[in-house]
Parts: sequence; structure tokens; C-alpha cells
Amino acid sequence: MVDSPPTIYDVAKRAGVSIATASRALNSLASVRPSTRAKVLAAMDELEFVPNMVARGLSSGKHWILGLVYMRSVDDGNVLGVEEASLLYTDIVIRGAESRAAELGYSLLLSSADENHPSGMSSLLRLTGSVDGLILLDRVIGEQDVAFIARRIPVVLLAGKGDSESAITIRVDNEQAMRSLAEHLVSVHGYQRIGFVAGASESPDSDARVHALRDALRQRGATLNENDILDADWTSAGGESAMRERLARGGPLPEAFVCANDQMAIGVVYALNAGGFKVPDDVAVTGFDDIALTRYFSPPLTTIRQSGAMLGEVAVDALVATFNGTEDIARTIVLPTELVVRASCGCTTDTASPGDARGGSTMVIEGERT
Amino acid sequence: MVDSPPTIYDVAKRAGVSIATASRALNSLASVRPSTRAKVLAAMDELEFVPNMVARGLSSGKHWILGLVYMRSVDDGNVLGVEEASLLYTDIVIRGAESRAAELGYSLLLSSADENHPSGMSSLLRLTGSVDGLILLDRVIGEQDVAFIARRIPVVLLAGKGDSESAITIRVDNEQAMRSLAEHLVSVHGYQRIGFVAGASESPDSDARVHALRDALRQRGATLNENDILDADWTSAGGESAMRERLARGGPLPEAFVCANDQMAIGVVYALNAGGFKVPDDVAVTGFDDIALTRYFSPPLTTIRQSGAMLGEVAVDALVATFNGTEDIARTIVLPTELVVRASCGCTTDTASPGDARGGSTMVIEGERT
DNA sequence: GTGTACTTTGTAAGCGGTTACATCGCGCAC
DNA sequence: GTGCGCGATGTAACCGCTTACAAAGTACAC
Repeated sequence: MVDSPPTIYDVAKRAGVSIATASRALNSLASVRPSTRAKVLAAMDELEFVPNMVARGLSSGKHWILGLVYMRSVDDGNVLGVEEASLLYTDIVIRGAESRAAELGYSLLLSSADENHPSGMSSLLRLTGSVDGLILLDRVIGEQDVAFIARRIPVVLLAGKGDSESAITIRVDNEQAMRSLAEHLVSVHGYQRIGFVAGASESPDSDARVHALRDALRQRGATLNENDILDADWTSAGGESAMRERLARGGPLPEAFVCANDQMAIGVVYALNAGGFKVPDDVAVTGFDDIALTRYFSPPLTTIRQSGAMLGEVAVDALVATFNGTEDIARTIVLPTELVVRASCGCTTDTASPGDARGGSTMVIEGERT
Repeated sequence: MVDSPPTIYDVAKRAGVSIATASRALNSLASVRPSTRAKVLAAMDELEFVPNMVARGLSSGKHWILGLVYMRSVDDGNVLGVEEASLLYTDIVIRGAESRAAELGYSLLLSSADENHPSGMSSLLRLTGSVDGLILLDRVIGEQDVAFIARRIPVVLLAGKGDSESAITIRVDNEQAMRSLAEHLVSVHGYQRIGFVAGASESPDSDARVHALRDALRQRGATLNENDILDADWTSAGGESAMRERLARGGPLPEAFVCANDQMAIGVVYALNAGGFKVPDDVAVTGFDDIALTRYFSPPLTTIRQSGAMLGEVAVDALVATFNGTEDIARTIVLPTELVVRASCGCTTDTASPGDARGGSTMVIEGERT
């Protein structure tokens, strides 16, 4: 059922030329007489020849493959019906990356790193020989290991801590996002006491968001309730149970909960409703990401829009740029975010075409080292 | 900044053995004296040697990579804020596949086929030399092309038309799903006239679902309104606008709309609300997939649960089984679905822990050819 | 001590391409 | 007619690893 496919030797023989000429014709190099070229191409056609990318990669060192590595939480996808952690956003990034890669002629090699499995590093290293560059999502490995890998192939860090000596870093502007959110909550709604729902522990994005929010609130004379920083795990189920626990704990609620992503916000709203609280009348809730479905929720979610697809695309662009030597290494790129005001913060919006008031920031390239 | 990494030659030299011995030690083959083996491994350690998988693949024919190809709709991910078509479900499949592949030691090579770009076939063929097997999602290419590729490497079709002479097909039990849904809508709620919201045109899954629904309703004395088969595109925005158009057209609505997936159901509910109809009081709506967020909607969505992750896992398993010669080729595997009754069909549920009444089917292996 | 049968190790030929370098033909100026 | 230069093609080495086959080493029985 599986034949062994024709090689360039077969093609050369059939066309009556040497494999060097066949190779040149295949790569449409100059210095091949048009008539010869035609002969070779005809032979390829007849034999249904497909160049073997692995052999080509071994010999030329160019694989036309980009690696993308993301974190997988322990039980992800193993249990029927369990909510998949951090789904959605990561996937959008992946899609963006894949689609851009395809445009540029690359494929994407996906690889997940189990978060409590240190063997991830060795499988990462293994990729090193098969791909032309690596995109690492959200703190897959430590800076030291990044440096080690980056000595072998170009690396782009996505949503990492924000700085790396050895790799290009691309992240979203969490600071600007939290500033505009704080501005809105404080100035427009007059909220003074705010809570936060965090993603997975040690996630750089989640961390950056708390810190930025704390600063932004402080600057505006409001406060982040340290006791109302709830630990969840990026999932709506996690958001729901974190909020249930908070309610069980009792005590006065803050006027608003800022959530580190939309899924958790949805879970939080659900738990609040279940506990007898109306959103936004009793407590306001905001999200982050602006995933497609949030606008269909009730109340429609006020959130921060970031383009995961763009993150992925920019990552691929940056990587490919390093191949061409176009880009300086160790650059940090910060992508813009946009405040999307809908109803869950307490604003009233036109229900017919939900929430599109915005307060944005622009794309910033933060610095260049050599 | 990028050194050329050590090869097995360097290792061999350092350990004072031949490359053959180094290779044997690397692959922990028998017939290597323990002391020699130790020497070699020590050398590998000192040099930070990482085997080059490409060279290994070229020489052994085994790449430890599985290809997964999916459809990308035209504008997917290109426009900031545009809803990503068919997101979620496909991604869950991808995650399931990746996670299972990783368990078995494989990586996943992602590749999307642009739906109106016929060059997809050639890029698919290119993969043929780099991967050990291919998973094709939802009608990426025609049967003839499948056959062509399957002559070169093993192929698994996911959610395809359901039968292929040349490849293993894995799909979800749309018939059983629609039967239990029809049963519920007709017997429990007494609905007689039903509408349908379809996914992308020519999608085998969407098609199978309409047909199965039509049959199932007919058998129970109810009817699928042919004029209420709305064409959408798997997205909630698509569902919303399809329903808006339907409402604009006027005429009496059916008692229920069955949607080919959850996202569209959410859009449909939104449009119905906007049009002044209450769900489920005026019109019932059901979904398909049971994506994580649906249970947090209001009303919580009655839907069909299928495990995308399992689809992905089973696909990988089937592929790997063919490598081992364990599996007969051209087998069709049908995965079970489960009716999840929540509120959008008109049932009332416990709001505290939403909807888990079920009517399932079991895993079926449909046939074996040789 | 020598022969036999294993084990352990080495040599070298691929795997399917790319590419440096050598070779061949041919047109053209002299 | 000879020599030169250049474009078109061929030869063979190489990319880093696996593996068939040959060779060498070891152990044991005689």
C-alpha cells in the first residue's frame, strides 16, 4: 500500500541528465538551458516526483519549519468534558502563527511542554535540529535554557516576562491595558476598591497584569484589595470556583473584579449570579482578551482587546526576519491593546450592536540591544 | 551567535570509538559493552550533544512527526477582531492530537489548507516526506487526492464524509446525536416543526447532521422545515446574521432551531433576543459540541457533547497503530455523542450546577475492509 | 595451544538532496 | 585555424545519522 516514492535520481535518469542538473532545474536556478529544464520538469511530472524536504533540509540546513511550544496543563484534554485550560487564546495565537507561516512558506511544528515535567527541555532541544526557529509561549522554560537554545537557533518569546538577553520578546502592552481599565473604572464609575482574578500562578502575563493594575489604581487614588486577589487558572470553571470560595469566605465585596482573561470573567459572573449578586449592579466584572463569544454574554463583557492572531503573526515575522538578517537580535516588541467597553463594568450600551467604545494604545517598539 | 552543534562524529572522537558504536550507544542497542556505553554517554554529556532528528529521519525513514491539516477560511486571523471561524472545536481536536502524540513520542506538524487555494495539494504532498502519517480534518481534499497521498504514507480522515477506500476514517456519531435530539424535542417538548442552522457549505459534518435530523424527525412524525434551513458558517456572528435575515424575511418561526454547533447557537439566541423573541419560551435553540463556555450562557445551552480531544487522540492512536501494523487499513471508527439537556430547549434545570441530564450512545466500530 | 562461537567494534554504503569544482562545447576575436 | 572565455552540465563530496557486513576480541572446550 505504500510505494517508495521517486527520488531525484529517478528523475535525472528519466530526463537523461545528472542529478545536479535535475536539482538545478527543480530549484529553477539560472544556468540551466530552457530545453533541459523542460525535459527535467516533464520527467518530474510523469513520475509524480515530490522533493523530499528532509533530505533537502539535511543538506541545505533550511527546513522551512518553525517550532511553536506551549504549556499544557496536567490534565488537559484527558478527561471527557473537563474544560480545557487556557484554550482559546493560545489557539488564536497558534492560528495566527500558522497562517502567517504558511504565507511565508513555512509549516508550524507544534509541541507542548508539560508544566510539571522537566523532560520538556530535552524534547525542546530535539526540535532544535528540525526547525529553523522556535516560538516559545508564556514561560515555557527559564532564561538560562532559553539562552542555551538561542545559541543554536533563533528564538522568539511570546508573552514572556518581557525581557530576555538572548531572544526576541513579543508581548502585549499589559501596562497600557490596565491603565485604561483603571482609568475607566475609577474616573467613569468612581469605583475605589477593586479585586483581581489571576490566571495560573507564575504566568508572566497574569503577574504583569496584577502589578500594572495595582500601580494604575494607586496613581488614581483607588486601591487593589490585596485580599481580593483570587487565584484561578485561566479557565471559567476556575474563575467560578475561585469566586464561590470568595463568597463563602464572606466579607464585603469590592466594587469591581478585574479578571486576567475573559473565560475566568465568565465563570466569575456566573458564581456571582449564583450567589445572589447582580453584575454589574452589585459588582462590576471585566475580562481580558476579547474572545469572540464575550459579546454575546449577558451582560456583555467589558474587556481588553488584544489580537492573539497578531501576536502569532508578529512572532513569525520576527523569526523570519532574523533568518534574513534583517532584524537585530534581542529586541522587544510590545503590541497594543484596546479597551472595549460593554456592559459588565456598569456602562449601558446599545444592545443591538454590542459595545464598541474604545480607548486604545498604539504599537510600541520598546528598545534595541545588540 | 549560532554555533554549529556537535555531531555524532565529535562524540565518537571524544569517546575514542567509531561513529557506529556511538550511534549504538545513543540508541541503547544491545551489544555495546557497558563500559563503552558509559564512555560514549559521558562524551555526549560533555559536548551537550543533541541528536539531529532530520539526519536520523533521512537515514531511518522514521521522523517521529505526525502531520495535521485543517481548513482555514479565507479571512481567518487576518483582520483584527474578526471572529475566527470554526475556532474552538478544531482547536480542541488539535490539542487532543498533540497531547496524545507527545505521549507517544511524536510531534505534530500543523498545516492549514486554504479553502479556495488549490495549491494546497502540493504543499500537502511536500509534507509527505517529512512526516510519518497524516491527519486530515473535515474535507481538506477530495477522495482521489486522499488515495494518492495514502499510497505514500498512512492517512487518517477526521470528520470526513465517513467513508474512504484508502484511509482510516474517524468521525462522530452524528446520526445517533440527531436521533436523541429529535427524540427529546419531539417526545419531551412536543415540537413538530424544526429549523436548522448549517455550518459551512459542503462540510460533511454539517451535511450529515441535517440529513440525520431530517430522518430522525420524520420517523417521529415531526418535520424539518426546508425553508428554515439557514446557511451560516460555524461562527456565532454567522449564526446571528443568518437568524437576523430569517427574521427579516418574516413568516412564522419553527418551534425550535437545531444548530450545527454551539457558536452558531449562541449567535442565533442573540439574534432572536434582539428580535424580541425569548429563548426557549418563544423558540427553542440547541447546539452541538458542548464547548466549555456554553453552560455559562443564559439560557444554558442544550447541546450534543462530543469529545474533540478524543477525536484527536483516537486519530493519533489509529495512525500509530498502522505504523506498527496493528491496525487494518480502511477502517471506520465512529465516536459516541451524548445529549446534554440544559435550558435552551425548554427544560428547566437546577441553576446551581447546570444541566447534566444525558442520553448517550456508545463507541462503535463500524466496519472493516481489507 | 588451537578452534569455535559469540560479543563487541569498525568500515563503509546508503538515505535524497545541494553545491563546489571540474569538464565540456561552442562562439568569437585574432 | 587556434586560443580564450563563458555558459551548460557532470562528478563527487557532504549534510548527520543508521545499519549491513567484516573484522577483531573474548571465552571456553578440547
